[in-house]
Amino acid sequence: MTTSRRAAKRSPNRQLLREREIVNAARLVFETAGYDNASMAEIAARAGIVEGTVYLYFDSKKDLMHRVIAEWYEGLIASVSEGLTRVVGVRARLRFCILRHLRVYVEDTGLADLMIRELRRDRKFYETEIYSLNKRYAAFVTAEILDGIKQGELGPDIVPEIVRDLIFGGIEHCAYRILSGRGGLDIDLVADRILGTLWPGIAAQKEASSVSIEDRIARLEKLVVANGEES
Amino acid sequence: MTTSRRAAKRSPNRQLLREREIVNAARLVFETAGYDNASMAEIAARAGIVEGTVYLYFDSKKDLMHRVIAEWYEGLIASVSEGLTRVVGVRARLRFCILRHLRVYVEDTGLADLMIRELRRDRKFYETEIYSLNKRYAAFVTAEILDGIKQGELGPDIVPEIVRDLIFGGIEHCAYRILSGRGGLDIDLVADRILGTLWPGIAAQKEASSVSIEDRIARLEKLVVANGEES
DNA sequence: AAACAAAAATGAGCGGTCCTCATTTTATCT
DNA sequence: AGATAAAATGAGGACCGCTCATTTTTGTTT
Repeated sequence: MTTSRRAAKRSPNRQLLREREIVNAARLVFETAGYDNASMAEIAARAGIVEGTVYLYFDSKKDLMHRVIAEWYEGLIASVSEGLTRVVGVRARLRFCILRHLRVYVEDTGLADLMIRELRRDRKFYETEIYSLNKRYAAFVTAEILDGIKQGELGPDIVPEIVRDLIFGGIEHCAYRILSGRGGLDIDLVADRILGTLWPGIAAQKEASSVSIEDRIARLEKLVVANGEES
Repeated sequence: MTTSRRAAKRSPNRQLLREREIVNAARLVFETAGYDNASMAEIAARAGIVEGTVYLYFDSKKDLMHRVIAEWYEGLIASVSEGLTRVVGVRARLRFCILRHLRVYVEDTGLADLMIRELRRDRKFYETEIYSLNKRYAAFVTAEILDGIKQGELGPDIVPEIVRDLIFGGIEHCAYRILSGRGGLDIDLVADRILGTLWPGIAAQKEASSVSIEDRIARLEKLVVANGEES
């Protein structure tokens, strides 16, 4: 064995820089063109490299999109987490989550679009990193509901998962207007309406229950009639 | 001008038959493979023709999918319309709509998937025939809500569009479990939970206000006492 | 500085898609 | 049968994501 020359290792952050350039370019292209219309050629060009090079850093176009979304999602989760520290009360915190989520569609339309329309259609979405992030994000709402139940502020019988699905599904449907580019949304108004519709159904009843009140009335009225009304 | 020979016109329903064959083949392939994995070559093969021939009857792959979905959607609308004739009462009719829609995801998983994941991502979805059908379909719910408000069974302040978005969005989110192939759904249970969560928030208060109930009780109790309880 | 090897970048081209269009086949009328 | 319009064909164009043999760049050793 001859003493072979040492490997010519480059500074490691040079690779990271390239990666960054590619991800940035990809985010830009995906955001403006959507997935299908975004071509690897254009992403490469914007990163100042040639198409084949991209594949030294990412396995596939889909892989690249996952990376773009994952980075964005992590920022979003951090933002919500931070924001929630400054809100107290179940109702207010739920409203914060709703409004914050609506804001996503207004401010990050392109990426939200990518998330809904492209990422989630993957049959194996539930095995991806994005799904984990998605669960962490949705957990902000379910945790709030569970807490509300424990505090007695929400009814004991409500099912957190259903409320969560109603909230996120409802928001998403409202947001289709934005995603399709037809006009905007008064997100404060929409947040109020969504919570205004849901809250009375999930908040704990202050009074015993309307049934028992009805019973009390029925009993009393029967008695009164029996005794000869207004004696 | 020589008397030119008449055009050799074929029986018109021959074209319709071909069209039918193509649509049927397309539905089958789209349903099982999804949009991206469905190839025009396979659709043509299943219709017993060659790829180019399909383009004599349909403009594009997307056009063909639109046709498949449109036919299915029309059947669905007819089914809901017919079913509603046999249900009375706002709550029961809303529950019917919810349950029927949940059934779509169980029974027509492939097409529902196509609708959500492929059709709606078209930027020009809102100019398509499918969108009109979508509106007609969703109108079953909004009409019910409007009717409920008019009948006094639902609160006067609720916003029908928000309730509609919560319902359809919520159902859709619940149904992702089915679409992704992970287990099924107890749709009766889910329907009950969705309505159970929403209804208390949108139903009109039976009594004018709890104060008046208290008043009624107070008056009655006073009377009863005055008359000597349990005489 | 020169030799050298590993790492990084290249770009031609492969296999696949939807779709077009000049050509051929089929069906109908005189 | 012969003519002609309608219907069907299938080779190939344009474009895509992706691969890989080749070339260029970079850092280390002598």
